Amino acid sequence: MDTRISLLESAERAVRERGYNGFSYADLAREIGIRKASIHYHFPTKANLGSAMIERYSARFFGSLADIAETGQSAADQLRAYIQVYRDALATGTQVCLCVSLSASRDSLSSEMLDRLNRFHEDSVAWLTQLFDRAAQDKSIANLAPADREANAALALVEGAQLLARARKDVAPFDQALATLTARLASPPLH
Amino acid sequence: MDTRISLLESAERAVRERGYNGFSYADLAREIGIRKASIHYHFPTKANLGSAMIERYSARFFGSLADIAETGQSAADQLRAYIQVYRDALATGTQVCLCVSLSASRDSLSSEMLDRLNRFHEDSVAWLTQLFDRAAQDKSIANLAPADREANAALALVEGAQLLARARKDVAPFDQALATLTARLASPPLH
DNA sequence: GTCTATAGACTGATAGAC
DNA sequence: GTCTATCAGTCTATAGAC
Repeated sequence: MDTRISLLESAERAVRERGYNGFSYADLAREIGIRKASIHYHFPTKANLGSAMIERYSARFFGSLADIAETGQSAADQLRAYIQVYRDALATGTQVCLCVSLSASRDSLSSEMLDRLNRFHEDSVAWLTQLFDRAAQDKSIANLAPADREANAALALVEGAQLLARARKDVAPFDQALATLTARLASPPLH
Repeated sequence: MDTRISLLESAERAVRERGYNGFSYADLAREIGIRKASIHYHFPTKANLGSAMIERYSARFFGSLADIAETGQSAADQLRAYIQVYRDALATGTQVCLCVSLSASRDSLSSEMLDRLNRFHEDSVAWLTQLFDRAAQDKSIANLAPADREANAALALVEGAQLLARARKDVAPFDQALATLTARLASPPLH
């Protein structure tokens, strides 16, 4: 297989489970079956690896959001899909969104990683603001505040809910924390 | 001064700024001006220090909440005070609530620290549930969902908002994320 | 691309003098 | 209670053979 990809996958899981300071080149080497010195061929420094990791994660994440937007569903259905992305990312309560994890260990990040992290949050708020603008038109979400406020609140809510679920190692706290928001969404799809 | 207290204060700030894996005995020793070996006299292991740190933090935190409850203010005013506790904890965007930080590095904690962390979240939800029960009676908060849902959502919101503020090193994202909740609170006090 | 070997710094922790 | 000295282990990173 592609060693570079394996390294990125392994590192991402580690960060999402244990934080940026919670994994080492030795861990990665053990997991994918090469020597730790070999990792430096692919990523000279840990900061290089970290940057590539956020870049890859962001591309995947915002690709999913683009797919959701392209469906042309109601704002309520799109928000449901957005919440599901965060719920899926929890796995069984063992992992959080990469950027939730990195936010907590901010002071250990390189400036390039920080830039990418900030862009992730900016792009998230922008995507959500568009969603809530749409909601103001299609009326599929109840009790609407201004779109930018709703966007910031929704982002904080899903990230905070992931944190609670992570602490318990269980998805239930995530669902409980999101219940007030999902209750405002019109006409849920059949399951 | 009391070395033990100095150590706890120094360690707490470090964890809230850089995460549990982001500080060492060497850091503490440098900061309070003793040798790192001396720290082991007060706290034999890092897990001992960690446990004492959460215990001390929780006592202080829930002491503040008890003070808020005793004022007999409306639910809205009490929630405003609760939010202010989290906002103050941010300092200038450099620190998060100890338990926000610890949740992110869950896998590095001793079982005793995990127990204390879980109790912190349980007690928080319990306190907030009582607050929203009161709100159902005094009608000081608009658009009320069931109290336990509101409690879980409010906790996730303040913790997630801290995370966003921490990433930016700025309190503004915190205020933005909380705006939808504070907008539901009746009759704000004069400033 | 991957390896062995190694550097230099740091980790939490211990023994024993004062 | 705090110190010096030291331990065994870890960390990221580099040099150079294959």
